[in-house]
Amino acid sequence: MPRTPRAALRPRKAPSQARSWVMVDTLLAAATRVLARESLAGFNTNRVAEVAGVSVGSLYQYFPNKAALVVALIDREQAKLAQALEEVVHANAGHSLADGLRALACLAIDQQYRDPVFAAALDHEERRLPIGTQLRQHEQRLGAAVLAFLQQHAQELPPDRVSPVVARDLLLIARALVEADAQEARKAPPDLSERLLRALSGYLGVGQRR
Amino acid sequence: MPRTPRAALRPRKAPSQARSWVMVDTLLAAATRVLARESLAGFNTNRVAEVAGVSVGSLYQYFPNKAALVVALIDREQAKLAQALEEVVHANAGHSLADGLRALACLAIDQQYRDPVFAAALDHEERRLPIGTQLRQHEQRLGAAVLAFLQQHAQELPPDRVSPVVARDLLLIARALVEADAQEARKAPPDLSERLLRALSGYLGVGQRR
Amino acid sequence: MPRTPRAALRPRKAPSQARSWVMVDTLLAAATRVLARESLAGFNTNRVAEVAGVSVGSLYQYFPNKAALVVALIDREQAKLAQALEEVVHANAGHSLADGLRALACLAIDQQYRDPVFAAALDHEERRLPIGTQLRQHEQRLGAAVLAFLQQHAQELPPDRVSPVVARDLLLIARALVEADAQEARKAPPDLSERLLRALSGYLGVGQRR
Amino acid sequence: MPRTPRAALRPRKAPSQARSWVMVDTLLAAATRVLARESLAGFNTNRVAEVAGVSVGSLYQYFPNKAALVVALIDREQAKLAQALEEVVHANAGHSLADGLRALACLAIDQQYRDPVFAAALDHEERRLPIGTQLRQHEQRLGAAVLAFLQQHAQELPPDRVSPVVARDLLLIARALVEADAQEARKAPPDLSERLLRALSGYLGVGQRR
DNA sequence: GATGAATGAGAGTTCATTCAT
DNA sequence: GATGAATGAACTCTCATTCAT
Repeated sequence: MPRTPRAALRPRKAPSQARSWVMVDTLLAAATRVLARESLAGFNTNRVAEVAGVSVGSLYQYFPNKAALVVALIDREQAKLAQALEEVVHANAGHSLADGLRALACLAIDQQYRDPVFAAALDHEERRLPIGTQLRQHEQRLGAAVLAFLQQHAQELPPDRVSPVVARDLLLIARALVEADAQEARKAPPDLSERLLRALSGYLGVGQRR
Repeated sequence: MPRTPRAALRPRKAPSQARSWVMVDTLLAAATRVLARESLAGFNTNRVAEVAGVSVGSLYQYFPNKAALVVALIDREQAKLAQALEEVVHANAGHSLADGLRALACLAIDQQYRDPVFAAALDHEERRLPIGTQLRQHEQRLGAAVLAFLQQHAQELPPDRVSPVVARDLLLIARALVEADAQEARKAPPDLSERLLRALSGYLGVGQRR
Repeated sequence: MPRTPRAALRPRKAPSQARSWVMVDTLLAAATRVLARESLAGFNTNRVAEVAGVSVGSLYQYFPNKAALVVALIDREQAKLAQALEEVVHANAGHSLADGLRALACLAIDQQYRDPVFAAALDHEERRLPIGTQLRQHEQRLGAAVLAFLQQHAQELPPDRVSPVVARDLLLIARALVEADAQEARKAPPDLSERLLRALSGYLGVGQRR
Repeated sequence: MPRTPRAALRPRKAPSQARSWVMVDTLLAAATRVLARESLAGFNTNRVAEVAGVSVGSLYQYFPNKAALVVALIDREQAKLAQALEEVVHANAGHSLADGLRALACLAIDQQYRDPVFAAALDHEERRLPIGTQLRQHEQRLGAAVLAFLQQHAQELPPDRVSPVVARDLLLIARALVEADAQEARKAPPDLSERLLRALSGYLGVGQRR
């Protein structure tokens, strides 16, 4: 993937017709499968098109280059995650802080273990991409959801633990722990949830002290 | 980098002569420079050999393929880190837990910020590599150093916080937080140290509660 | 542009309805603009159709292939030029040979400098095209106009300077000199007209001898 | 051929070893043959490499891109021409102006008719290339040779006909007339030499007046 | 007739790896 | 052991052309 001008990372056109959305969907699904099966090594535009049962040309009709395809993939995945996160936060509105954290931990684990290879590959690509793209918007959204959660429990938290930076750190921690375990075994070890919870509540200063 | 048989990842030979070690060193130094200056995009065996002032053929005399070179690079870097870590742990033998954690945090930050591009690229490659290589040995060693540190302060910690898994989690958390910040700015933000400390001591259950 | 059978270079049909002529006109105008703005690099059928505000399919309704479009473009441009030339010749019917040559030189210069990129691109394509197409008809017509001019001044000219070959040579010389200058600067150098005149009258044997 | 940075047009390395020169030679010879046989349509790097009996990779070892190959081709051809021109000028040092012009005309004709397709293709490409490359140096050299010729006969010429611009115009005229004829028949028409001479001496103001 | 999504051959270029010298 | 020219599979991307709607 050669250096790509920033502007070129967004999809070529917002497909207005139904058929177009199907195409985009097909391509992203194919890209997902390729990434899941063959990791980044086998991920190339020809292969994606082939798996999608479509010609390369069609791929380039919707994505100006390979990077844009990857961005769209990440974008979509992060949108899904953000939505799930927002729902969890909303669903736990009345519950205790502990329950909320537990729900968040579950979400993080589910998300990563549903397809570890795919999730890991996306994370990698995400890091490689230039900062300042729309991808950061989704991170903002993820952060905002977590921040909303923190604010729900503001009275139970030290005041300096209710901030965007804290929200971001929680997301980073969760991702790091889950991803590392996910790379070692297909099923989450039984203590992962426990450890993740410990890390999150510890950072928030609500851990059980000795 | 096409799929490489696992066995092929180790250096072609343990060079027994002094001259050979010089060669390996030169190559790894060149690889480091290439990675630091041109990131993964410009990292290829021909370029590394060129920068090393050596022929590609020579490179392949010591590394059976590109992956092996990368592995050696990571290996070496982790060895350095492990050594630094062990020294820090040893140097802090008599000090307080808080001081020890602070020292560890500093080490993590220094390590990543000394050359962010290089560090990020290596992390990237490390994750891509097949598991089960000798790289895990160094992770073991890193883990062991942290574990030793935990054991030094066993009485101040909850008993279940003195274990290899905990050590590994601490390393993961540190790396995640520092790496994320390092990708956004060339200098560490002033609060990074604080937040990292909070995450580590929080996970250990020694954070200051409200 | 893959090898195209000679027969395929003429427009698909002589559009008999008014609407069709509008279409052809729109397409040629669009082609002209694309060629002028983006040179040969950006000249492709999809782009032309887009600029024309028409679907590619429609383009192929009127031109069997890209080459035919180019031919039509050149054809039209040469027709314009031929007409202009004929008018100049006619307008200078009573004037002196020197005045006539001056007028011809002006025409050549104007023609090329009005839109250098476009003119150069067309010349380029014209040369690439297989010989023997209807394009030669226009060259005939251009030649005929110049020949008519020569005949008007037959008595002032050496007898062997009144022939189709001479006419063609004059056109070639004019084009070569003007095109070369046009490629170097956006505005004609002040001496171009002078030099061109010298070349033309020199070839005709009516130059001022030392 | 996508837009190429100016600097990238020169050969990748000045091959210092004998083997390298052989390679460059082989490649240029192959390029010449491809251009002569299949014109610009079939001229692509893979084909050139194939005809050279060499892998594409080798081609790119010596030419950073396709454009550089073309430039080298033109460069070489112009160098040959320049040398031939200089020799002709030198050889005619003592002779009359008319004889000198005749010799120059012969040279122009020979040059273009030796391989019309190839010569035409090169001329086309040359025009397309960005100005300001080393190619202009050869044009300078060609111009200088003609200028030297003019200076030899300065006393027989109007004073304003001894200048670089005049030299350039003579070259342009010669090229235009010969190229046009060369495109129409494999053998030069018997009157070409005559017409060319008339054009050149006419421009110089030494034509036989009626 | 018009549309424009889809096609896919083909072009330019890279780079891990080999092997004759 | 060292060299580095040579290799060629693989990859990204373009664009002339078709055809179902």
